[in-house]
Amino acid sequence: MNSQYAVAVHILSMISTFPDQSSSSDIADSVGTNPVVIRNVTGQLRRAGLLSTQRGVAGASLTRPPAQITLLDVYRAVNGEASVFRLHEHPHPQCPVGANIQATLERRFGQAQTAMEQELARATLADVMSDLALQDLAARAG
Amino acid sequence: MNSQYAVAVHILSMISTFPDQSSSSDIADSVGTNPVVIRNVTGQLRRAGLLSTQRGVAGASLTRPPAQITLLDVYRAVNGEASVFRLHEHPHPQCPVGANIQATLERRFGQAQTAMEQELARATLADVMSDLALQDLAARAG
DNA sequence: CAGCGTGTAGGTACTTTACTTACATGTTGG
DNA sequence: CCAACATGTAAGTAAAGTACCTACACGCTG
Repeated sequence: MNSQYAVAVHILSMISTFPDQSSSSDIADSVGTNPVVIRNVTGQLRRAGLLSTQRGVAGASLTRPPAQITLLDVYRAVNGEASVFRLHEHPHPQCPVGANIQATLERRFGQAQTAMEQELARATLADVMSDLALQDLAARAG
Repeated sequence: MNSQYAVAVHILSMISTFPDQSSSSDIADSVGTNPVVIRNVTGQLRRAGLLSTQRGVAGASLTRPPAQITLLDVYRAVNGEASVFRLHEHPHPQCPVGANIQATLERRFGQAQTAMEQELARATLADVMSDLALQDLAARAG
């Protein structure tokens, strides 16, 4: 998997934290990359219906409260339905193992993927915001 | 993730199904790749203690019954402790979001990864063998 | 209308993945 | 004892994926 997912969560956190200071350039400074990278990921989040932007106007805004955006929503926005597991491509169709291994792996891997996604669905952007605040507090205290 | 994991399960299934006909070349025919690929993955499975081989001698044998080899064991053999999620690398340390996002993501992503691994731990190589047999039966009947 | 911002196409460097050849090392049967 | 064969591993190549950046069309705003 690429790091777009992590960037996407970062972007949404920035928009939540600094609603009036979240141009692609502002966010890029916080993420540590180029504004174009931000605009590309923002585009995926927009197409997934998680935020809205306006061409020519700086910033973006969430389409619903952070508590109603799960980490699975964000995951789907950047990864779609793709699996984290990959199958091998040319198993031998005349071999009892080769002929059936892909269907078997697809099912077993799918169950593992589903378990992962259910866990992602349990956490929202609001939870992440809370994590960030608590960690920031701890960092300043320590 | 690369397809080594799928290949690894395929290899172990072959050794279970054809204990006396599982040279790297035999297995490569079923997997649909080069014998060297098989020997490399077999090496990882051997270093993880899942099977044993002998230099110069064709074949391999499992070190314990299929019912005692979980899909998580196989996963660890080829992927180690690596996460399926990737973080971005240069968040801004002076930004309250950038300074804490990695620790937060590491924890949340870790929980999702753990859920996935627990699901993998619930299935064994014996279960996969059973899947293969049932599917083969269905395929021949249909 | 000048300056700035977004959306997106495109190019480049780097890394990963898959595949293959080559060969050192070890075993086995005649 | 040695020819044939198997494993273990290094090394090279091609293709795909990833990250990063430049360029520019299009839209807003003072």
